[in-house]
Parts: sequence; C-alpha cells; structure tokens
Amino acid sequence: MKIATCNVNGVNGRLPVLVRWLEEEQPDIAVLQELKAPQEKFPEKTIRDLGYDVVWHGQKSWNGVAMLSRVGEIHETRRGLPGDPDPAQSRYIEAAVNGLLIAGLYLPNGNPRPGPKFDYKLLWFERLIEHAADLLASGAPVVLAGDFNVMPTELDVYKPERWLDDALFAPEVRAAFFRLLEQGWTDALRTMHPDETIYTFWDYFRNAYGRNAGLRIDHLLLSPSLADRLVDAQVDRQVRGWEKTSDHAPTWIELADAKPARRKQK
DNA sequence: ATGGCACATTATATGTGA
Repeated sequence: MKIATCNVNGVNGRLPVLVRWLEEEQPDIAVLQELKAPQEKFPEKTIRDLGYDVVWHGQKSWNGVAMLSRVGEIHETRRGLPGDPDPAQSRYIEAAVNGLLIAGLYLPNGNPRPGPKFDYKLLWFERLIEHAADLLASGAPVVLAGDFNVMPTELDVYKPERWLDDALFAPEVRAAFFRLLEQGWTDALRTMHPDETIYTFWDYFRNAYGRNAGLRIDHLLLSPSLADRLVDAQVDRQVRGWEKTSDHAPTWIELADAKPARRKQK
C-alpha cells in the first residue's frame, strides 16, 4: 500500500498538477496540505471522479488539509488537534482507512523568529506531541504524515549554516521533532535513505530546483508495528519540474501487507 | 541583509509562505 503526502500550495490553482500526479502515481492514500480553499470550494467531484473517497478541512485563503483514499472508505476520527491553540486554522485531519489510522498535518511555518508566529508553532508542536503519545498508546497502526516545516538534521538542508536562525531549522524546533520521534516513531524517508541528500521542497527563487537547493520538511512517521512493514520511501521529485507546480514534491511510502493473524493450532 | 516567485483575496496591493 502506497501512502503519500503533498503540500499542494493551492488545490484549485494547481488542480491539473494534482490530477496528473494522482493518475500517474496512483497513491492508495494521500494527505494534502495548503489547500488555500474554503470548505465549499474544494474540488470534490474531480477527486471522486478519479476513484477516491475524500474528506477535507478547508479554510479561506490559507492552510487547509485533506485526505484521499482509493482503498476503502475514510472514517474521520477528528479534525483539529485536542487543545488546538487556534482552531480557526485548519491544520489537522485524522481518519481510519483500510485498517490504518492516518493523520494529515500542516505544522505552522513559524517565521519570523522570534515572534508570535514562532510561539504559535512551538505551541502547536507541543499539542501534536501530546496527541501523538495518545495515538501510540492506543496501539493502533498509525501514520503521521504531512508538512512538518522542520528540517530535522543538517543533511536535510542545502546550506545549514544559513538556516540556523530560521523557524524551520531553529534548535528548539528540531528538538521538538526529536522528542516526537523518541516516543517511538520512525522517520520513513530517513530510515530508507540513511545517508542520502533527499529533499521534498525547493523554493521558486533563484532556480532552487535546478540547483537542487532544497529542504526536507515533509515527513511520514510510522508507529512501531508499521515500521516493520516499511519497504520503500521516495520523493516524486519530477513533479516539482512540471508547469504551475507546487514548491513541494509529493513524498510517499510503500507498506507491505499486514501479516494475517496467526491461527490457533488445533 | 535583501529579494527572488506564486498563491490567495468581494484584489488591482497586501499577507503569507519557507
């Protein structure tokens, strides 16, 4: 089963890119971020016509998250984090799909640092860490996927020294990411590619994509039972080269089928 | 330190992103 995350940077403005990617790569489950569309303006019919069930949490102008599935119905379990510091911002959606619990998230950018936006990022991160602990404690097979707006290590940023004061690479933000991982989550991309330079984002300026001046900020984190089923993790970096594309490339994992439950011996 | 680009908005400039 292939599970993908993509920050689409405007679901309507970039709908042709999204449709082409879904047709070519056919992810079984996908989470999307930065819809930049109010609830009533989500292109539901286009997505359903491609064979996907879909739920979404829209917001005018900014943020907005969605989940797509072509492997069975989506059973939404929550939208918004418990104790969300600003419920008006649509940044979290969670659902049971095909035997998995999938969380799609869009962590705040947090720039400029210092400032109220950075404080909000840290607060949101703390709420996520608390909720993630509950998800792990449930024992369910969970995928936490989305745009985390964090480069975890120096390997994840083209010029680390230039990003030290940025909200995406600040020490306290990276520390929060590692506190989350230490609960027992597996960073799927990094686990499959331990030493590789692998990015998920290239900005629109200065030919960043052409120069491979990128960042790895989109992540898929796996609960322990799913980490055992991880067989591949990749970035569809070619999508970043298409016309009118997002500045993020789709990122995905492949999970092996769950082992059937052991039958009792007679 | 700045600005480069691109999205959205009861737009024609501004806020936001990373």
